[in-house]
Amino acid sequence: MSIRELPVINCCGALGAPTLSDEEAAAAAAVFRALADPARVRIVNLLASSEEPVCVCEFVPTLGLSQPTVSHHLKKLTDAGLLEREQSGRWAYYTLSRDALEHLASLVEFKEVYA
Amino acid sequence: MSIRELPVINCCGALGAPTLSDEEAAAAAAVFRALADPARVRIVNLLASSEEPVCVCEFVPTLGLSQPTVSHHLKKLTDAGLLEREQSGRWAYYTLSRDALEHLASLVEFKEVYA
DNA sequence: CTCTCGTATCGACATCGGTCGATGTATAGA
DNA sequence: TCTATACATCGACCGATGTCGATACGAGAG
Repeated sequence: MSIRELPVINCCGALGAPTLSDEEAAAAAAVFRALADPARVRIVNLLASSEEPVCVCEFVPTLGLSQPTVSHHLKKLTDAGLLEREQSGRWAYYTLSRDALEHLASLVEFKEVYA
Repeated sequence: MSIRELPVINCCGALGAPTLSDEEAAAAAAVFRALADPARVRIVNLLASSEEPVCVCEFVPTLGLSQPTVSHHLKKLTDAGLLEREQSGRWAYYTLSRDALEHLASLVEFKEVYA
């Protein structure tokens, strides 16, 4: 199950949040796991701060990690559906997946109903 | 740094999101890591679905995990500041930390500014 | 006080995950 | 075609983590 298939819970007061199935819980955990590393949080933050796609060669010096390690993190985020990859010549550019982020926000937001 | 100390980014259009410091990125990653397991996602979901504190003895059969494993997950969530523990006699009850969840939601929501 | 019950902690095990150097791959340029 | 460059993948190392059985702890009951 991809992050985009996770149910958006439109909270309706009395109805409340239905109990997540095992699959839904696993899918949600996978998304959180993708963000469970400081380097990946910084990557997402950098992409959110940039209007344009960001090159891998820009992440390497900024994050202070080796190029293979940066590729590793970018792959994790991409596999989780949070990033999109675009190749241009010798360079690879990454952007945030708007859909995935909106879904993530809606996932967390449902808990607010009980606030 | 605790989740409650993470900056809430009130998005102001042109200002945009400032780049997170290393500490802030690590703190955010710690929160996501706490939710990076299906069992813990289910715990949070069950607590969100319950109006009242939930006993450990109720999680054990529901999650289908051993009692030590359930305690382990509850401790992770509590250490991350997402849960609050309350002892009543021989039983331990857990509730969601409203503050932590609101902060988590605001953390994720800031990315929406660029939507 | 003793015994029982609910939880937390401990110890051990297997697996996962971050990291880097080395290597593979593909593209651009000469 | 040959070389250089940008990136991905591989292999290895090691610390972190999920899991459970055994055990320790603490509170209530008798």
